[in-house]
Amino acid sequence: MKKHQITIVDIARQLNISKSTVSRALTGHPRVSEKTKEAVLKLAGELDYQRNMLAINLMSSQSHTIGIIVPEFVTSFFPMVIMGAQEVASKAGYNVLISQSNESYETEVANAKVMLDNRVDGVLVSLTRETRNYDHLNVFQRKGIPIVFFNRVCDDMQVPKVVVDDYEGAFKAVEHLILTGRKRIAHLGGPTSLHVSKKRLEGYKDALRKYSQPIDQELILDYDLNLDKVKIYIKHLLDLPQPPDALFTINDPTAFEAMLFMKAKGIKIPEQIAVVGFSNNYGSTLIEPRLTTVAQPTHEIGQVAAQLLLDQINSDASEWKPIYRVLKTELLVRGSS
Amino acid sequence: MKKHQITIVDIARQLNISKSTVSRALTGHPRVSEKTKEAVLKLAGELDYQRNMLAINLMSSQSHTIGIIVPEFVTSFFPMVIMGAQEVASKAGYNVLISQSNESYETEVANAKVMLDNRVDGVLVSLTRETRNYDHLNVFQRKGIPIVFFNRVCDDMQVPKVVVDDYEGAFKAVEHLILTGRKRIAHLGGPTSLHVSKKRLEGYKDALRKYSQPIDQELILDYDLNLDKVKIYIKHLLDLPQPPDALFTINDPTAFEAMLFMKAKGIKIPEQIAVVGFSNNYGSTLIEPRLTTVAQPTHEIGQVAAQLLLDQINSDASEWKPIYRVLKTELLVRGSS
DNA sequence: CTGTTAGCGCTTTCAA
DNA sequence: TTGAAAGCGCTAACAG
Repeated sequence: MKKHQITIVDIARQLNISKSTVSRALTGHPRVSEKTKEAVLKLAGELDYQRNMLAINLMSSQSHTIGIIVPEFVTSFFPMVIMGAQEVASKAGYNVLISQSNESYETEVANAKVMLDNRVDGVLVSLTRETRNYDHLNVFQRKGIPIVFFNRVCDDMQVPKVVVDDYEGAFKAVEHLILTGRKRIAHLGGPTSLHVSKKRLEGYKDALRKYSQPIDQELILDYDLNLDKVKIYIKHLLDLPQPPDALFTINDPTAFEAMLFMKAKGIKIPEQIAVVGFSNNYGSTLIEPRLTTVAQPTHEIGQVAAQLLLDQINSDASEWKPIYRVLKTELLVRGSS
Repeated sequence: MKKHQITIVDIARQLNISKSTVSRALTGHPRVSEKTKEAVLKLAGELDYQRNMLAINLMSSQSHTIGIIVPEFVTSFFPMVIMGAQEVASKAGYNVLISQSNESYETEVANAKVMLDNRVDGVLVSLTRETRNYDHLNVFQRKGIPIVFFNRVCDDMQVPKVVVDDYEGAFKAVEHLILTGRKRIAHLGGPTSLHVSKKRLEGYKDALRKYSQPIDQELILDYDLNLDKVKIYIKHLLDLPQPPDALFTINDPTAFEAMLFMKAKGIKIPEQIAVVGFSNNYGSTLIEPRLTTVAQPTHEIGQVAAQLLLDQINSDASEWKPIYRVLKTELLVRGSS
């Protein structure tokens, strides 16, 4: 299955010059005479020569590839981030190797190994909900391969991170609920291991505090993001002696599930319960009423993260700084609140 | 920025044996004594040796990577397909290089070049809505790199293709509308250049024919899949002297837009107009009423396409056959019809 | 079972 | 401006 390949030697032979000259001509090296350059370029075109990145990669010990490790990419969030990252990366001549861990720690570890094997020049990672151990990521550090976290970041590693202001986003969401007269605001949060869960919970609490509303532990639930379980938690909340009149969820998919369940129960949204989500995922304007949510600048997250990574790739490891970029969120008030 | 790398020579030197022996031990070659093998494996572990795929790739002139070119990946369809493909690929030790053409022909061409530069061992492609010229894909053929099309296939190239039975899916959808008493079924189709558009239109027409309903050209529209334009077409249909009482759209996002517009106009779905989409995208159970749609086995499409590609990669080009795999669709009847 | 040699396609010294 | 030679890290072929 040997593939037919046109190489630099082929061109050199046909033109009866050395391969180094051909290489120089092809790479736009300054010290090549115009005529040889032209001849080379012409023949290369005719022969449909295509440079072999495999060889270049080995030479330079750079794969010209950055890896992206995300927990999933069916809800629109990660695809949007990836788009932003890909834009920046490919503009700089880098490929993007995407792997989804499927929210599985095991898979994340395996994916990391693949990235390592393939000598990615850097990685962008957003952790799974179950990742507690970071050995597989520390390897990158040890090998001098830059990492940038985004969204689901790791507090224990001193590397650049790109997040949105989860605290403020949650704060604004809950404040909005308070200002529209809600008295018992429940929060269905994410796993407490995730940084975003903690921040959003803090924002929730502080908003209540600011307006002197009691923080009722009964109304604060956290769950593992397994959407099938949402209805259980919602049912629990609704069955409370004093059920909530508003719900702030960790993300939009959770809010969708909650709304679907409540609508099936005949509960009026927002009259009986107002709902606010987080992220402005695809679908938030499809559901009825349209979901009020905290929008994240997904595309920008990807761009910024990729740029931060490229900056590290192109600088000495000694100059790497654990830059922490916090992007702004925007509260989108819609029909559900 | 030279990176610190542990290589086979390092291990060989430390153990005072030849590098070929080390290589053999590492790759599980049979003719290596147990003790040397153990020693090598042990030291490799301690040194945290990681094989360099860059070198292996050059050696074997194989990148161990397959490329996937898709028009977009924000609606859930392509991500699901990619997941299926990735599963099969990584099980076989292949990486996946994903690129989205953003429905732009130019970008598709550029992406194809990147894939070529990187010597992908094969490509999975789903065309943009504007691709008419296939030179950039024929290059792969010429270079002996296998291609498999899926979903948006190219009729002009004799290569394997994986599609769903668009004709039958559309037929079933329209038949369902007829059997539930609809008399004027409109069709908002996709660009006529796309194979899927043609097939779905055929299915639509044949269903009408089977039940002796007139085919009213007034009710058949095709558009470029630019969702912003949907409302224009729907308005046009509704303003007809005899407006339709059912709508079959080329895909779900189109149906969503149509429903949103009609609901805003106060039109009752399905009472006044029944709606049926295609693909069972994310969101079809979020919108109200829930969308009746023709489900595609997205995951399976990806798996089958990847497998077909791997089969070609692992066989001589002379044995390649333009296998045409047609997968079954399933009509999901929900509230919108 | 182990070592030696050569080479994948390219770039990069160092000379000429 | 051009050429010759060395080498990136690995594996495969051929000896021993």
